Amino acid sequence: MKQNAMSADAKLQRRADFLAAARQLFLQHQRLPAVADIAIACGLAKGTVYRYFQSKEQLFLALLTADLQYLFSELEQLIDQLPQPWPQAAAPFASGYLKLLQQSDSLLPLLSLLNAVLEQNLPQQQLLVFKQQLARALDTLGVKLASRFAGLSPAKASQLLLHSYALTQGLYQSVQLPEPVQALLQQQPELHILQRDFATELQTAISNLWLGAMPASSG
Amino acid sequence: MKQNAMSADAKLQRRADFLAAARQLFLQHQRLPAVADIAIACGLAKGTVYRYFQSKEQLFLALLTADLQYLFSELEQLIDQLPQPWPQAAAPFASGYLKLLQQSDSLLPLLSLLNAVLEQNLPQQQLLVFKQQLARALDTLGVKLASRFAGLSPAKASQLLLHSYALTQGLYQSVQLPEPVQALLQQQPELHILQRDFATELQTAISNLWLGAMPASSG
Amino acid sequence: MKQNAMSADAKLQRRADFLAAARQLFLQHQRLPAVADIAIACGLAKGTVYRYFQSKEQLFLALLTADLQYLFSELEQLIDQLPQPWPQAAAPFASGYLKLLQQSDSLLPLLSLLNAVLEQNLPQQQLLVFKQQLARALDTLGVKLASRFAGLSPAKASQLLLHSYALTQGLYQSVQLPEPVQALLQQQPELHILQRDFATELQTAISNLWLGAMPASSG
Amino acid sequence: MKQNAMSADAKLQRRADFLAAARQLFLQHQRLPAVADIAIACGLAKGTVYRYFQSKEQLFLALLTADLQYLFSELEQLIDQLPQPWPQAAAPFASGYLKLLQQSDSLLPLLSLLNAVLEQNLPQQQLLVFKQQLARALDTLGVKLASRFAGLSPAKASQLLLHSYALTQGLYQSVQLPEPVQALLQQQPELHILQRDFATELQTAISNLWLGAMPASSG
DNA sequence: GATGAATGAGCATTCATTCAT
DNA sequence: TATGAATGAATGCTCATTCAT
Repeated sequence: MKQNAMSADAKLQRRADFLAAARQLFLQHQRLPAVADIAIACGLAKGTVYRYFQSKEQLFLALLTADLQYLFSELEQLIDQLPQPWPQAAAPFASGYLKLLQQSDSLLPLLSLLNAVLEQNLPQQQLLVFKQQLARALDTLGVKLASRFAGLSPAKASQLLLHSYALTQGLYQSVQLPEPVQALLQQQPELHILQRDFATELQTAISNLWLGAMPASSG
Repeated sequence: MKQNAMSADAKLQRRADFLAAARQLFLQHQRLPAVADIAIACGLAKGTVYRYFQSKEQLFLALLTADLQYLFSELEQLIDQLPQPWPQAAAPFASGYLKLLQQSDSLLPLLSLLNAVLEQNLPQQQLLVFKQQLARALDTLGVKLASRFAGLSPAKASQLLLHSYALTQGLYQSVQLPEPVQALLQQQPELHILQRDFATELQTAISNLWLGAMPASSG
Repeated sequence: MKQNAMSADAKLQRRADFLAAARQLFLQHQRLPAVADIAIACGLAKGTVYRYFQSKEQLFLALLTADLQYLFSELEQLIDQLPQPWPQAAAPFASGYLKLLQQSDSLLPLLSLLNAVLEQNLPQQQLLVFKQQLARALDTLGVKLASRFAGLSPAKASQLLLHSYALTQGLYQSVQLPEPVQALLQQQPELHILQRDFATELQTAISNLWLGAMPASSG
Repeated sequence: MKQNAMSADAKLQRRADFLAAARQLFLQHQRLPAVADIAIACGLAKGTVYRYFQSKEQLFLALLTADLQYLFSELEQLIDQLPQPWPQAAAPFASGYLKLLQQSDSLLPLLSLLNAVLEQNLPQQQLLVFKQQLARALDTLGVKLASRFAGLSPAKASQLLLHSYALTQGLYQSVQLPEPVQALLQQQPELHILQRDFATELQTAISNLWLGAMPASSG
């Protein structure tokens, strides 16, 4: 099917279609799908994907970026609604943050692949842009967070957010097990030691991190 | 070179040689080296590697395990020497922990590959064993840590150690940039925002996490 | 060389090219050639072979299938021309059949590999399809054969054809010697005992089988 | 375990042990077992196998030879007991022959591998010896057979036996399906066309072959 | 006689990407 | 714009066999 001049909207729509198909396939197969399969899922041909994305990794980086942008925009609102003073804010942030994370089922799995897989195959330039966006978003959020809590400098605040982000990523990778392994666990009670729940752990860890970041008397 | 029955020691030595070569090549090329290259680096043939390791991934899991075992054994001593009360312990732990991490240059890079690469190609059973060892080590350390600080239960302590471990992993992946990208950064001052130093961040983050894990008045 | 949409004909032609190259290399080297060599022989790249065949074994199964299909289609005509009554048919069938067999130099060698090599590496489903095609072809021929000879039921006829097919296969494997071994034989007269000629033996054996399958008075 | 001078008997026993283990493993796994596994099954080391057999193929050729020798020795007796005249002999031979074949479960599977696998890896000389033994055995049996039936020359008789042997081999390969495929068949009634029974077919085919080999009035 | 450490040839297969049409 | 035919790099692993001890 050949077409002439698509509208900008139509292009964006197609791009979005590819992203949606890619996400779905990624979640289904628990691994990066083949480009051909993404195209097929959209009823288009392999080559067409490359008219919208420079590479497969780029496509998934775009997916991750979208997930993160949504997360950060929601975080703005969450931060606006945090109770004060500071010690009262930690637990609500932790649980609100967890809820936001859970709104995308691809965010954390993709993040796990970022270093090991995506970074290996991405041009430096694009990686840099991604990292920069991330850093800026954290800075922006940091400013907002600092503005709500006296005694918290913007620098400290964005640092805290960076640490929270890192903790999230690391905890997911440490605690989350491949599905088939999880199934195994349920049949082997002696392995209860491995039964850590990401949601529980994350809330506790984030809470503690926040509490520790500023003396109880501040804020 | 054909040889007759090797002593157990000689076998362990050969195994260690392969591991050392594998580590070196991994660090050099920033990716998992080919099995043939590991063998060549030891002056042996490809097939010989498979007399000591069931698969390439298994070899690297062994490398990671060794790194972690060393880390955990050293952590025991670090914990034994932590000053009291609790709030005084956080910063020393953070800096001591960082020093231990820095004793292996392969630990953190390998850990980054664990989820994305190694887990994908490892039999479930072996992955499970690894995870179990890790969980047990954290539990053991937790018991020791709890025994030094009144008010800290063993369960809380090992949870804190798990979170510290996760934070380490996540921070490394968030902050560490590929070497060539780091070089780029130095020439572009406007990207200072990306200039986070893993060592600095880790100490701050771990300190905060620990401080937040137990009220200042406890311990 | 990149090309755009090929016509169905062009695709079939390319597929046929691969098959022809595969056959030639197989006969030359008396063993299954490497896929790369098949591709090279066609001036194309390895990966291209996999656009036309799911696997190497599948390719050779296709080759064998083609040989058999040709054989069976020719057999239809041979059967149509068999003299009557039955006892007069055996020898003409045997010699006609032999001539048909000799029209493909790859049929019998490939058949020798079917059980030992191809079946081991073929998905059950595909093996089943092949066996089914074979059984159907024998049944169809059986019906035709029975229709020409009163006293021969279709079931008996297709059974006889199956036995003839089996005899062919077994005789080829029993009598045919690897070329270098044949050369040896010619220099060692004392080994005359091994000098059986496939063509001669097959005709005799098939004739006898057919004669024995129906009493002389019938047909 | 190192030993000095074994008795000739002990050597033969060990050789027989290897053969027995090889047969068992071959039947278990439906493929040629690894030499190491054969050795382990005998409680010995890999290298030891090579003190008794020049190669793996040689070992299995020995196994096949033993099976065939037993078969041929029993066939002598069967032939001695065949009823006369000739037409009365065919069916009893067929059924007696089938029973003999069924006394070894490795004979026919090994025979299937002979051309495709064993011959490829056997020195010409050894292959020649095997073939010669086979031919001699058939000749010897032919003489015996001819002596019982007037009108049957020794040459004709051994030819008939060769054809019977070939028919056996070919029929086994044509009709026998891999076990998992057989299981499939039982669930798919529409594939009844593939449900040929080797025993039944063989008796019919051999009978017919014999009947056709000599006019009813002879013998 | 027995061992077992070392060897190393050999190869199918995937799939991201290109580019002529 | 879309296509889809062609590409080809990249590599883990097995296992029969040897031979120094």
